[in-house]
Amino acid sequence: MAEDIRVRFAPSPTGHLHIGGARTALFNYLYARRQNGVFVLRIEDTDAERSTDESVRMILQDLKWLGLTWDEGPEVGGEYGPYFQTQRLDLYREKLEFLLERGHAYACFCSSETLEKKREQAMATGQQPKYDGTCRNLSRADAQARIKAGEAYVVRLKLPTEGTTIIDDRIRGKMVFENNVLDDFVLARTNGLPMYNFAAVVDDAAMKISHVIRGDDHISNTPRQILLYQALGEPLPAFAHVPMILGADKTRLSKRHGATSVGAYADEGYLPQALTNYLALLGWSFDDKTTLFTREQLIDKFSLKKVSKNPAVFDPAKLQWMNGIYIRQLPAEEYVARALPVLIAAGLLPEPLDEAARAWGGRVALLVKEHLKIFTELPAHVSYFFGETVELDETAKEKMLLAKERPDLFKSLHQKMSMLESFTHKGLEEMMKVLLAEAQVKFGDLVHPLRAAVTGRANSPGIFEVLELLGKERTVKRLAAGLASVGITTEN
RNA sequence: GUCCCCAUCGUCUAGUGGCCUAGGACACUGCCCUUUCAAGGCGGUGGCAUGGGUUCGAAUCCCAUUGGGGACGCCA
Repeated sequence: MAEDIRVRFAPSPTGHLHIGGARTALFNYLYARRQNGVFVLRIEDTDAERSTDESVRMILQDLKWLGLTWDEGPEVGGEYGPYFQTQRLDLYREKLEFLLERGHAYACFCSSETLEKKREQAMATGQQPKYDGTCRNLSRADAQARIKAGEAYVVRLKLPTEGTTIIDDRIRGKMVFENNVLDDFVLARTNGLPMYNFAAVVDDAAMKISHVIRGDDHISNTPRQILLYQALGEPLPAFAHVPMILGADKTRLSKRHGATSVGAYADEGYLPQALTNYLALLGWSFDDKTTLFTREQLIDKFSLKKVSKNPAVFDPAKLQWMNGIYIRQLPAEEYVARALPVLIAAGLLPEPLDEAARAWGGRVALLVKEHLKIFTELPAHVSYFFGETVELDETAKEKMLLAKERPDLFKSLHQKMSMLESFTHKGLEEMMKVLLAEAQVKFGDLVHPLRAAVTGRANSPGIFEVLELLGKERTVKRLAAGLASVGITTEN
């Protein structure tokens, strides 16, 4: 590798890991792996009010859940650490001094109230709400004096008033900004803490980030950042702005659109490989055919050139379909390992689990493996396996009615079942075959009412598997109850 | 309001001037398979926002319009 590829994901710990953030992290991760580069995780916690340790914990956990392991960052360290911005304050102070000394930055004493008022006024009158430069031309001496006198101030970057700044984006090509539409933005707050644009640039430079891959909501920050790199005398990284992820109404994805945190999807029983695959396809594609990718394939195929420019609408239905695919691909043991806790949580299986319950629960879960799209729907699929009796739903009641046409057949079925020695798939099937031949009826005529009586619904996995797992006692009891509900009485 | 970005089926997208009477996937839907439901197989509905150019030839290039999104913080 001629060039050292270093990318970073830099979340602010002000909440959980968002779907959009996860996609950005994924693209960075894939790019780093593909290019044999380094994936850095940096926590941008300079907003003292909103940053929380709990958020840091959740974000790290969700990244790990997705398998997006970072090479440098929290917990693993690295030679460019520390990786929390609040632990890098000395660096920002140093750079601030550097800019101040060179006249690239200046102290501003305008109060936030005044600025807020001006901004509102500008917006209202259709003006551009940019800083008006009140303190821009204060002499350094005056400024020093006011600072000494204890006046509160922020530090702003002094931007050129003419000329243009060009972003040469890896995904979008060249974007041109007139410098005069930019304003002297704040580098450091009154309390001395750096602002986003400043800390991000200082760190990206210090951490030798070669490619800044981030959401396109950052495009308008980029010219400011470029000017800042120049003021700092630092080389520019390559920029790649990936399109945003929108909700169904085409506005920025937010809570209004349902679950938007990675953690919520994890809790709902989505598989990390499914979410990863789905997210990869939001704004990126490989060709005109392939939709399913293993992690290795994603790493192998990923390229910034194939990232699209237009925003993508998040489609929960497609994610769900994809999750179903991955569930079906799960090896049986792994599937069972995921299924049992769900059944326990639903109160269907006891905690702790004894060997028998574990084995039986696993077999029950396996029966509906092909039917599941998400693990949270598992309990609903298998609820009739638990408890002694079942209540028939409407569709089941309808099917049950069919039994009235051949009461004798079902009485006979009931009797044979209660006397059946080997209550297994094979034993049951053989017994029924004989019964059907004797009565001269089709299997369908028998199976629908039977299924209804035993499961309480009109559909289920294969009836023999269901009966075998349910066991003779409950099957016979439920069949009798079902028949009784349509007026067919059974002896014994 | 100002600046920036974007524009192919409902959604995700393939497509970089002729291979496109536009391909795939989800969703919807018909049929097959079948003990039901899924799954699977085979079909179907559905799209190049509009108007101008450029060209022998435009989904593909240019311009305008329209539409959508984003940014304009002592948030990130």
